[in-house]
Amino acid sequence: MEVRTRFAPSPTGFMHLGGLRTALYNYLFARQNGGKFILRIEDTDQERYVEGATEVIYDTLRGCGMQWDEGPDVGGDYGPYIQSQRKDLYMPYAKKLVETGHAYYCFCTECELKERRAAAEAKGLVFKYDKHCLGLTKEEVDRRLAEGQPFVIRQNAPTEGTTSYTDLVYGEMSFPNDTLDDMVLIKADGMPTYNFANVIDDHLMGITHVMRGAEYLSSTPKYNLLYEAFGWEVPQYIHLPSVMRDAHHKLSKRDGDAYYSDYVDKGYLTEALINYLALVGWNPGDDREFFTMDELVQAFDVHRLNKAPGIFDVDKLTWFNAEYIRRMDFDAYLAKVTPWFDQVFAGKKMDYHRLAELMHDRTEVFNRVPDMVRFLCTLPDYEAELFTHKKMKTNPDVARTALLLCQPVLEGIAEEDWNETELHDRLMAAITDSGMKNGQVFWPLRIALSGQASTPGGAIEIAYLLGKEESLCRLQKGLEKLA
RNA sequence: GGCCCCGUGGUCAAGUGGCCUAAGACACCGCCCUUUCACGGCGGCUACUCGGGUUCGAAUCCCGACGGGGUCACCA
Repeated sequence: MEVRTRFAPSPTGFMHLGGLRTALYNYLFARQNGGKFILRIEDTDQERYVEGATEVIYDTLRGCGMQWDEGPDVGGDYGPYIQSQRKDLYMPYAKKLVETGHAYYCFCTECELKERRAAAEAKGLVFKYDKHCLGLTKEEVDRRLAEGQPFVIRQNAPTEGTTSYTDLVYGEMSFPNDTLDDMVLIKADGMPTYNFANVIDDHLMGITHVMRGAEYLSSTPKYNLLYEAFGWEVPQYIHLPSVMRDAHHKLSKRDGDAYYSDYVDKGYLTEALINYLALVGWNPGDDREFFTMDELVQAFDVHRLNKAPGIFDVDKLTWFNAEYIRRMDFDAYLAKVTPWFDQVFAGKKMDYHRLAELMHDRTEVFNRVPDMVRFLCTLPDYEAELFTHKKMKTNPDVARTALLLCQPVLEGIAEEDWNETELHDRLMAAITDSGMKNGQVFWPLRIALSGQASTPGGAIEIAYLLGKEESLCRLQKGLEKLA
């Protein structure tokens, strides 16, 4: 039988990282089994409609390299793939369930329910719908329906026995039926609830493997009861451990760490994000860490999925990102880093190409680039103590001597000869003649030129990037600090 | 609180009864390389939640405790 998986996000306008990982696993599983990956939009909550939200889903998935085989925009034999467009399809199924006694009309208002819930909680009890309306006679129900009273349709869950299923990662799951609530299947607005639409659609769309977050583990028995009531085959379940920010919190909107776009905006590469995300909750069983999408398709194995929640470690992601950046073609890197350079150098003269060469393997996340190169634009305020460096054997006196040594050398280089080779050769020659150590000259020079302890590139590269005039000016300022 | 799940270093994790005096990676620390930083190389730190069993033998199996997470909506 052909494997069919699905990703069924609700259009909120953002792609949650946990959701993205769910999509990824669904995609990988479908691909590696030569099956189909289906995209379905779950927008049964009309109050939550967000403009442009489906485009966010499309763009993210495509941007990450996960092309769906069937979905709203690409079509397929099981459409429509947007739940609100399937609206009329659910009611008949619900009515069928009412006929067979697996569901019933309920006229309790939200307000009444709220009161009963509050009363139960006041007594320290868990509120569970008490099947109040199950006792209504057929005539009573018909009368109220005829009167046009608002209603919902509820599942009639058994109160005795247990419901069990096998999850491919969590194994045997068993739940006492008396803990199952009679969930609403059709809402008062006529729309199905997520719970109901999900079951109907998964069946109608021929989904064979349902992969979703572990938060559905305990509502799954209620879905199974529905499948059984219809006489439908229950799909294979593959519940995924959740992705956490730390031991106590899930990734959340509040902290700006939950959405795909948060990371892209910061300058994380999609490939790095996907690669790392794949590894939270799953591992290939060997020491490999770097995977292309195709390699993931090959390596992915449901049986190597973990059960325990995983913490999303931004440090590790950052390391992956830095590695991916280092592996980029130089031209690709240059193109990618240019807008970040622009934030600092807009309208100013700067050799982006050379700067990019220096920054390429020092870039961990693109949004850190501006701060790293800003000193080239404006000399930071710095303390004269910076000139003293034990290992380089420098102190204020040495530094002053070094700068005094460099000054005429730099002055002696013609504007048109201002390049790194010339700078290097002349500086080295002067250092050799002076009998000083390289570090004793280069350290103070670099401090004077940059005003900071660490920089991308050394004194020569910085002098080149700064140009003759600016270099000499900064050198002079250094001498003043040392006076 | 009821129900369900989970529990190896700070984090991701390998491990499915003897190969475990417990791998690898990130982070951290030290050294080397070096005109700084980074890269790279080398080395180090840190873990089987606890208590009972079962067994010749347990990180691995069972029970309990503790800890953590999830779920209990006319949200998805």
